[in-house]
Amino acid sequence: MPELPEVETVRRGLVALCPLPLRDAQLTLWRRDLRFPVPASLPDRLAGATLTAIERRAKFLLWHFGDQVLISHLGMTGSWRRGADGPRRRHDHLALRFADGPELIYHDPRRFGYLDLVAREAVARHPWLQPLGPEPWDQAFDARYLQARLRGSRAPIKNRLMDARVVVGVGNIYAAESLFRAGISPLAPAGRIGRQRLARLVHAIRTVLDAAIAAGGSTISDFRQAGGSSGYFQHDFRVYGRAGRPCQQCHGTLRHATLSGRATVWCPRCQRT
DNA sequence: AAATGAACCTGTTTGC
DNA sequence: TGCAAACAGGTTCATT
Repeated sequence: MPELPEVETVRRGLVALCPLPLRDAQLTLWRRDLRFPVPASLPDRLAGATLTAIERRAKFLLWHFGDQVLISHLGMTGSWRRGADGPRRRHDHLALRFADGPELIYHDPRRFGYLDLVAREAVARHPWLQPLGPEPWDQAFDARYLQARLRGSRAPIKNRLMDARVVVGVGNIYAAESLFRAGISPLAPAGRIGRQRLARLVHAIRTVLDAAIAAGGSTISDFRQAGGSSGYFQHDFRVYGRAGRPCQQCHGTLRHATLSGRATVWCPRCQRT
C-alpha cells in the first residue's frame, strides 16, 4: 500500500487525530506473527508511557514515548485507524489506547508490516534504519551523490532507485512516475546516466513526492488516510497502471515490462536510456 | 560482489 | 458463472 507520500499522509492524519501529548498508553497485542515477530514484552514496556510525537523516517513511523520509540512499518497493506467504531475486525492485530484520547487500531491483512520498541538513542542504529540512505529532500541527496553511488552499476536505474540504501521512500509507483518526469527510461543502466540527467531525476523525485503528499497520497484499492478519506494523487499518474494507453506527452503507446518482479511502465519515446 | 528471483501472506482482479 | 491463476503499494534472503 504505502510509499513515502502515503506514510507521510498517515503520519499527518494520526497527528491530527491525536491531541499530543497522550498519557497512559496501553497496548493490546492480538497477533505477534507479522513480517517479523512482535516482541512479546512490548505491551509491558509501553504501559503507562506518554506519546509525545509521531515522526517519519523513510517509510517508518516513529512514535515517541518519552525515552522509548515505537518503530512501525506498514508493509504493503498496513493501516492505522481510529477504533471505538465497532468490534475488532478480521486482520486487526493490535490496539493502542490512552487515558483520554482516541483508540488506534493497527490493521494489516497480508501481515508484511512490522514493529519494534527501542530506546530513543538506539533508533538510528536499529538494524531496520541503520542501512537507510538519505531522505529525498536531504541536502546530501543530489546529482553528485547519485553519480558516485551508482558508479559502475549496470542495473536498471529503476531498481537502484527503489533500493532504500540509495534513497528512501521511492517505491514502485513513484519510481515510475519520477523517471517519466525526468525523461529517463527505467531500463537505463544506472551507472551510465550523466550528471545533468541525474539532477533532473533528483528534481523529479522531489516534485512528484511533494505533489503526492499535497494530494494526500495515492488511493489504490485499499489505502486510506488515517481519517478514512482517500488520497487523490492516483489521478495524476502519467505512466503507472497505464500500459498500452497513449502517452500524455507524445501520444505514443506506453510500454510494459517486468523488472525484478515489479510491473514497470514507461514511454519509449519520451524516456531515453 | 552485484543483481535477480523467491519468499513472506491475504485479498482482489483477470482470464479462460 | 466459476474457478484458478496472476497480481498487488515493501523488504529480506538465498542463489546465481
